Amino acid sequence: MANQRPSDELRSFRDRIIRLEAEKAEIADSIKDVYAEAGTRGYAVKSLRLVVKRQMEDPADRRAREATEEIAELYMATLGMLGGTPLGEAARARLNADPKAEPEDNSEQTTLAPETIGAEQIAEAHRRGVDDARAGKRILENPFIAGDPRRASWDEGFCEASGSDGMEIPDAWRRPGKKKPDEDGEK
Amino acid sequence: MANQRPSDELRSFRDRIIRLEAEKAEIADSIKDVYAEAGTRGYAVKSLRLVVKRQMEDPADRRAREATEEIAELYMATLGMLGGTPLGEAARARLNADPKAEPEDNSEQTTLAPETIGAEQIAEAHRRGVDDARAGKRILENPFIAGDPRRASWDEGFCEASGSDGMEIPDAWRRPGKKKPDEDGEK
Amino acid sequence: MANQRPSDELRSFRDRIIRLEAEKAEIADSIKDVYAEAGTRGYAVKSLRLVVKRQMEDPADRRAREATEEIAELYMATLGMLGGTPLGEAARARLNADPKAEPEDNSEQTTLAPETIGAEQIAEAHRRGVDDARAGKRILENPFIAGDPRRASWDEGFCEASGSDGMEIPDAWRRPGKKKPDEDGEK
Amino acid sequence: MANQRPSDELRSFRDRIIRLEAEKAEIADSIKDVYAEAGTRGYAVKSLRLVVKRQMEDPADRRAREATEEIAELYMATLGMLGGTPLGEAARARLNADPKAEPEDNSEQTTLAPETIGAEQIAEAHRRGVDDARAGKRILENPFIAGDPRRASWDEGFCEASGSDGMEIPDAWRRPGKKKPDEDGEK
DNA sequence: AATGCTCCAGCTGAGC
DNA sequence: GCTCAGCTGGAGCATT
Repeated sequence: MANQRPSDELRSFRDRIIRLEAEKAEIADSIKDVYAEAGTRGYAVKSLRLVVKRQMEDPADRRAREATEEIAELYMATLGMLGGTPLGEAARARLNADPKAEPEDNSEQTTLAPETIGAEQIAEAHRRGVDDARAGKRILENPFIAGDPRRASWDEGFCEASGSDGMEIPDAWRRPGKKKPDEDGEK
Repeated sequence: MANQRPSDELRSFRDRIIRLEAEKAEIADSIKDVYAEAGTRGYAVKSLRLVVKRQMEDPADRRAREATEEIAELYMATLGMLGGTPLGEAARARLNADPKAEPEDNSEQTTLAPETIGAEQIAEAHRRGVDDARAGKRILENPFIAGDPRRASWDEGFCEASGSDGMEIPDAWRRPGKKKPDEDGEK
Repeated sequence: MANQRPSDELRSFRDRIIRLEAEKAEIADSIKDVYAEAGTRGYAVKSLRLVVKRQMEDPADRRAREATEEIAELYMATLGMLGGTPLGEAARARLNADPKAEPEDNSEQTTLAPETIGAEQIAEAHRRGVDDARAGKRILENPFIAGDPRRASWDEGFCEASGSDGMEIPDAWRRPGKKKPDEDGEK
Repeated sequence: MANQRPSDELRSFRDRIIRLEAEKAEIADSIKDVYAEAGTRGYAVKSLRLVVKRQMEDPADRRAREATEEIAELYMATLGMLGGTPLGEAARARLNADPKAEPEDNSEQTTLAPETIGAEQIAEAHRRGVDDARAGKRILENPFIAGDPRRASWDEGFCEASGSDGMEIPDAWRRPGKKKPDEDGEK
């Protein structure tokens, strides 16, 4: 490994790399085989890929990704793009983080027989979200339970109103601070 | 455009492409500028990118993506990877789609003062999810409301039990059928 | 490996893949290390990457790549983009393949003292290339030797004339036929 | 453009970007169409892509790419990977740049009837390249003309010998110095 | 500011 | 013929 003639050293570099590349390609093939086998057994391969990706991401990456997605949810809520999916709990927490935290009280959640919920009820929930936001309520006080289609609509109304209040961007909308790169651990 | 000498035709192809590439690069620059401006104004650029991507995807793509994500959620629930996030409503609906649909009844949802929920309560919710699944209950009957940390734990228990029941892969786990290619309309 | 509960099978797939991905990442790191070491020793890393790529490509890929590059050379010659680099031998051979092959005779190659070659000589070589092409000479009969700047210029002239002759695309310009997929050898 | 409500500003950013993305996609389609048309007319699309890429690269990129390729050629020559393609003129010049430049003299180039060149002649040329390098000749003094298969073999021999001479990496093998960033001038 | 890595999207080639 | 997965190239992002 020490001093040697350049041509030999160069050849050595080339051959070491090619050897390693061959090993890498073999493993990549194995991975492909496993996915193919899972597909044959009836599993949803794309979903499995997603599961693998989630399991492999380290905590810092996970937090960063989640923050990005939560903020995107807030943006989409504000723009009326929720499409029936209410805000996730994490996004709620983010939006709620701004003011001084108060104990939450969802006690007065409204329930309605599912069959009576139509477009009008959805629109009404939206208006109520706007009003509640203006009245100083908090996002956690959404009166509609999970599974109720009005829940997302109220969220949209609430977020629209929140984004229209002042001239300033809400803190919850801002780019999250940088994560520490830190941890290293080579063998 | 008609018959011409090959060398002229070739030059024409080259120059048309280069012209178009220049226009494309200019627009790509503009896009980058807009993102940069949004960043300067305090918006979370990555989240904004996500919003744009969602808004641009056509309905078929959206459905395919959502199906992939829902199934991945089921997989993760089964494997205990939920990490505190309960199943989304769409994933619940998917898992529930298998058996004959029955009217849901969440009436007996349990509420507990937040401060009394510790690790033991979480574990208990998990066990209860397992039991409820074995007892033939349905995923929609999760007794814990949105925002309750036990909700995700019950989901995990339920899904674990569901995936352990038989020798066969649940239908909800299978690769979703092909989407219609449909709409086309170029000049 | 045989029948097992779906949740266990799913977990097994996930874990096998993650294991393999970890091995792959380790090897990828090793490769990166080798390149870094070569860089430290003074080698040109990008060039080394190119060498590795060439060494790893299988014969069919190599032939396909070379064909693509040769045709691109002919196109560039025709469009006056050679930039001082004369056609490679392989590109010459391709262009020459069309007519009935005749024994070549480069005997009358012209040599000129380097210092007397200026812009005018280059332009003259170009004109001579055009004339020679029209006179039915062949690309192999380029009168200027390797290293002579007029060699590329004559090539350009020749190719321009060749591409202007008729209404039809020369055979040498056409997409090469498909390669056989052939050889396979899995474990 | 000035102060406005955050929700409107956000919507504006989103919509501006989507508008621009749509334009970009349209142009990308046009480009694809042009390539497809060229393919239909009989041109080699991949080669055409290469021509476009070359035409679009700015001078600094071009120089960097050529330097990388030239050094890779030297490496490949040293490792016996030339595969019948002799060194290009630029690579020769690079290898020759080290010592004090002397006027070149190719006067004694050897010509041999093509039919008499077999494996033995090739091997002999290789040996001769080794000897010539050791004798202090220069790469420009390759006695075989372009088109002669022995030319590449002599180059390989010469480079092998050059890389085996000492303990030090030849200057021509080293990473080229940084390019000037230079030219900028966007509106 | 420049470089290198990582990710993603778009293109290419195979397969039903 | 169309879809689909693999892959290459480019773009963003973090780093020095």
